[in-house]
Amino acid sequence: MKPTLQDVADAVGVSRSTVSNAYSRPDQLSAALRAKILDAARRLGYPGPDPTARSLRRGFVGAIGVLFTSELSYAFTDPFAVRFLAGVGQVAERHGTSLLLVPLPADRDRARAAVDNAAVDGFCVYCVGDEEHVLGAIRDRGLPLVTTAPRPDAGPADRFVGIDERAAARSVAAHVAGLGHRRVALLADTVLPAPPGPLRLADPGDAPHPTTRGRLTGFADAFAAVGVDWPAITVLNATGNSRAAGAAAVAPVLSGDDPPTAVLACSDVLALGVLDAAGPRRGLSVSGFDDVAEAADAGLTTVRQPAEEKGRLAAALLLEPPADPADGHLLLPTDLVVRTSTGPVPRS
Amino acid sequence: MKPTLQDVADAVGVSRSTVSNAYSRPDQLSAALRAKILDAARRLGYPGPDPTARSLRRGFVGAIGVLFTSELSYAFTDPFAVRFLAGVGQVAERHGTSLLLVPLPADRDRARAAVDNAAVDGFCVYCVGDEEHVLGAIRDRGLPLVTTAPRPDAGPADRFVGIDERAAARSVAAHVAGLGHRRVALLADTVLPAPPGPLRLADPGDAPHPTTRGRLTGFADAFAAVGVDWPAITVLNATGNSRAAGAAAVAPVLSGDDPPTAVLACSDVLALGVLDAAGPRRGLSVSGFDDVAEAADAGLTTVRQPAEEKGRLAAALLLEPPADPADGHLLLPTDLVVRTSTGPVPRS
DNA sequence: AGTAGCTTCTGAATCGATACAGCACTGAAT
DNA sequence: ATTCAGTGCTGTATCGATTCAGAAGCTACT
Repeated sequence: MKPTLQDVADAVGVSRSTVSNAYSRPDQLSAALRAKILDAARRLGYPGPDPTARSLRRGFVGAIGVLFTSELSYAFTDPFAVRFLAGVGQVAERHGTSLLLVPLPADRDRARAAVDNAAVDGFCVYCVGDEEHVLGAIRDRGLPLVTTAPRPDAGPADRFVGIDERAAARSVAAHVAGLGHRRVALLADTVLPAPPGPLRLADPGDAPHPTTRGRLTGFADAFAAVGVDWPAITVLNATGNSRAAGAAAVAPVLSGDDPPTAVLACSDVLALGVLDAAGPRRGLSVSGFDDVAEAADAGLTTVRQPAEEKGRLAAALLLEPPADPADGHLLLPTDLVVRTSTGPVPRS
Repeated sequence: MKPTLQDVADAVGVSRSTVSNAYSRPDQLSAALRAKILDAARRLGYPGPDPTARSLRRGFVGAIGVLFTSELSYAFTDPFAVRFLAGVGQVAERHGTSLLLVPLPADRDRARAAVDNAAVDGFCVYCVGDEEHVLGAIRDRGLPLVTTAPRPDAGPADRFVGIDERAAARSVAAHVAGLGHRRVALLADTVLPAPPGPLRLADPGDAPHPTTRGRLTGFADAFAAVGVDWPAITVLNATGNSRAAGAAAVAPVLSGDDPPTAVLACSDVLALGVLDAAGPRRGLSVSGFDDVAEAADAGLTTVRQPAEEKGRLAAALLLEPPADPADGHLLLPTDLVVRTSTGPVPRS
């Protein structure tokens, strides 16, 4: 077996506490003794205090959990998520804190178990939808929590960093409406659990996922302002946040008669999928959301939100909690980025 | 304070062990009693067994460490690393294992401390260079270890999954040499700790980082075969693995007289940087390494290696250790992918 | 009735460290 | 000579669970 603190203590002939101090509180013992202890430890092959035992005793772990409420590989598939994670990592690095990426099983009970078993001091949840049960599990554990969206069920201790989804969405939609588009489709990932393609949604406020709800509502606002009411707008459901899913969702309406002249997507990745599906057909205006790297290359009109900064702030909110809880809610600025994927309505 | 197992036990009037069993070994007690216990736990707000305490007692954690031997954000900046990580995540997900991303400080002592403090059952090290001290720290802890390259100092328990770097490099270089290029430059990240630009390296085998060494040697092999000896080859040093670093490293020789007709980079990201720097100037052949997504768009000739598969296998090697240690060394296939970035030598 | 065989539950030991009060000793101030 | 403050180290309690041998209770069979 690996030697423990006790073994080192015995070898040197001091108490366990003294060996512990040699590692964690060098000022508590003479340099000579400390050297002697460290030396004996090396000789015995003692690898230093066991992290688990230390955490138990100390009451904290030195790691924060990062949750993506969909399969873990989503985190690495979506460029926006990757940059968010990079931001979180930067701040964690500064604090000597590790990041625990917890894969969440789809099954709710198992997802809860995964959260319950995570040895962390707090959670940073990258919200992509319906994660109440996960947030509940975190709150039950009494751990601090940062989400990337304001939540209807936010607890008093919850902190968040996000954008004004509705206003941001309104800004692109107003741009598209301003170009004259009146026959439009909105595209989002899992508006409802339904197959890809058009979907009937009585009201944008009925979308269950807060982010999607906010964006759809913002889109609706802008079109309502130019006289296009909700029922006249097509809602497209994508089954996943990927180019392929975006393409699949939009395909049926593109090939139908009376296709929309503009598609507003709730993410760049979906929007790129629309461009893929539309192919060389010009005249279709497409907008995205987030402004990921690929958007610029594709000339995609979109709404920029600061990805890394969002991650940095989320981590900071967790690791350097604001004295005043009121400062725990951060709203980030967004910018409308107009590129070539949107243009005037083509004359029939 | 949060209630503990004991509190729940007291509330129900059973022993601590029984409550523990209710959570971890449902078959050890009657369904009725279990329900009663879980119910009381809910009422008291007991969040379930403490992960840290559980790990301590059980002797394992349920998480594996993933190390990138450079700043953590590197992991999210390099597309190849991201895909590798995604692969690791897939397998971890299957095993209900979490991923601990440990930021490694540049300072060696602090890096060692970071490794020592990580509560994990094993490490998966994404090698990008000079990480002996980190590997040493892991071995001292007696934890299983998977690297992405065979290491000169590999311990008996070390496992790895990688490619034949030298042969792979030889394949692109042979392609470039076959096109007639004789005045060539090789580009790698941190060949030596030196400023960006040309570098004197007596022999490709002198490069300290195993991966770089393997690739440079392979490049050299192919050119030696057509009569171009090592001293005639320019080695370019990049200070980082990024487009910008690649561009900066190549700039001086492009603007010099007698520029190379081909640049062979040790990563796609660097190669893309070379294309950036070369701008519209045609005639310069450029090759990369890895075949990341952007390579295809840029028409970059490169060597493909299976990124996600590498990650999956690395995780599998850690989580499902092969019975025979000899099976712990995996060599993956590579493919030469010829695109438009390489072509014949332009006539003066 | 006695005992064998189950199932269900208990108690004590254990995992490997940290925190804290307190003890012994030293040197300086009174 | 006596008190006082300051070092440097020790001993014990504690963190919150899991494990395992074995007790208790119950059925069933001879």
